[in-house]
Amino acid sequence: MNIFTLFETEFATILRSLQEQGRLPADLDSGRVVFELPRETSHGDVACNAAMVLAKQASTKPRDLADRLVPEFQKLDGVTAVEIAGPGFINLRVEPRLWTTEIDAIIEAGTDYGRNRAGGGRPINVEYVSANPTGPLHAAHARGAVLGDALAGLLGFCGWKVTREYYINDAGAQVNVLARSAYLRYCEALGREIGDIPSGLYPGSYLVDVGKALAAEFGETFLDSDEAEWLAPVRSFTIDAILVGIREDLQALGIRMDLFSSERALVDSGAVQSAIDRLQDAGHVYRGILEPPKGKEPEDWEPREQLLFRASAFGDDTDRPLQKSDGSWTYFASDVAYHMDKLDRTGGPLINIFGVDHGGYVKRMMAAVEALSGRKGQLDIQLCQLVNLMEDGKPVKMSKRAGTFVTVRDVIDAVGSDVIRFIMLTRRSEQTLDFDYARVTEQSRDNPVFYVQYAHARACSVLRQAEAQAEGEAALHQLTDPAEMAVIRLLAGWPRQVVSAATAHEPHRIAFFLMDLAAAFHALWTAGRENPDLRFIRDEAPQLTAARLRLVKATALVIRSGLGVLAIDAREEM
RNA sequence: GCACCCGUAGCUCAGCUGGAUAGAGCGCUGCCCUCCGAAGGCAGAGGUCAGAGGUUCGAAUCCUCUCGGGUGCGCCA
Repeated sequence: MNIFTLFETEFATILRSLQEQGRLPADLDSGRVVFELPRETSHGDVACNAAMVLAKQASTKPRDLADRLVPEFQKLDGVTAVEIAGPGFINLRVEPRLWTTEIDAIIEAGTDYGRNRAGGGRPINVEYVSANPTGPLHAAHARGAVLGDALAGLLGFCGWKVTREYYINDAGAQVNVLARSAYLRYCEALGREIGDIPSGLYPGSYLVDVGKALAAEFGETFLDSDEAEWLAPVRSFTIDAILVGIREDLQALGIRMDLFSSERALVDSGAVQSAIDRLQDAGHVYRGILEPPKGKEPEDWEPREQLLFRASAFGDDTDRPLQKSDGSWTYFASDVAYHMDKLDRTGGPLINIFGVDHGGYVKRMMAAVEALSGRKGQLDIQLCQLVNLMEDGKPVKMSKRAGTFVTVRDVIDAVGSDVIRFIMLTRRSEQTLDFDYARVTEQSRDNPVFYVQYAHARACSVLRQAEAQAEGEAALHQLTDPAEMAVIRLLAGWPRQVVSAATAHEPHRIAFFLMDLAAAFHALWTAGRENPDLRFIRDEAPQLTAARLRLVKATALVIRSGLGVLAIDAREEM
């Protein structure tokens, strides 16, 4: 049992007994009571806020309540001192063994240390990437891809049954543009002179190969034929070809989706109509005329009656059209249908990873999901900010129009997927991130991926060196140096970090935890350099050596576990 | 005009869902290799948490307003 959860359960018992004795009210809500590491180590091993949180409910003062709790804590096994500090913190000091037994727990659990059942096996759906199938993934997609995948991994580690899903927008006007662009390349492949690619079509050279493949597949069948004849088959062929490339890119990033959902299949199945029906039955749909947007009224604005979703009843700024004026569905309508589909088959919460450019879309999707599910909080949308690609401090030039954008593949080839995965998580998602090729491959403290992997490699190196000594009887209680305790405390905090990162849907916390742990381990390592007493291997003290090697092993395991959650390789040598 | 995001050390950023004297890295100053990996580490200087109100035992964190920066804004996807 983890030291924090240990005290949480002990506290529940204490609370109950005080209530039975009538010394505390029976209806206390102790949900906000936490046991945590004090920031200052001089404040002890574990700090508890119970007295402050419960004081008002017990209609007393924090310090008075603390006085009542202290004797109970003093009775607990392993507690050596209890003091009240500041506004009413209860600070506990414990026997070192409460910490050091954690090392055994880690070694026993291996890389499963920190794995938990918080999700209780319930289903959860994470939709990410979902890039339009009109070209290869470009660098900007990498962040959402990594964020979504790391979050999915984290939730899986916490006992959720995760579905990783990619939504293919293969039904809109843009895939027709794609088909026309590919058709041009098809003609080119059959020897036609096509000249410059007309503006409005996709110029990217990746379509040249698709054109050749089309020529191989269809021969001259569609040459000089009407668009009506070739559009659908060329479109579907081209989308498939591009998706093959996207899957390969994702795989190279270490990402494997459980499900690719097709918008077109959804629309063809009549799902849009049934989604609208459901909203209609619930009274959230009406025919009406929208106000023109304020401030920047389009030249050709005409008020038109449309089928509208009452999004404003669910927190959106305005109601949203479901049908275009020609009667066809809007993109939003099919997205409503898609989310209904996800809700129905997942039955659990949904998470979407969007790029900032879809920021304006968040409120209406939240509104739609609330209306469809009849409850709040079923959808969380994580917006991730832009990535600025840099080369030694200078922005990398990109031109989408000229087709010279940087692809995910380019970046993988340049720095490798582990680096991409880690660096993308070194900012919380709301922060823009500079991704500098030069810096992220540097082998120094500047480069967090290296720094963490180096800590792991270093630990492995020590263990290789001293395999035999590690197996002896270990005197874990002799691990008392502050540098050792710092590492142990961090290790013991890992399970808790996992849970809080998962509930907040913030995988970047895992990356920051790993950087902290690596720093503490590097510091410990170097401490042994300056003070020989602290070296891991001391031939004259085999039990201490074995204990230290177990600490080193536990550190390596937790780093490996953390990197594993992020699907990053823990290298044993650099 | 409206909405969303951001504003924390000279620079780049954390801050565990409201806790104690706000923390890292880079840069700066001064140190540590006879050594299990110096590809590291230690110490020091550096803060009006953009500003002003509010909520309470307690605010960088929650609410309101103001000021800056970014992004988006009828049926496109």
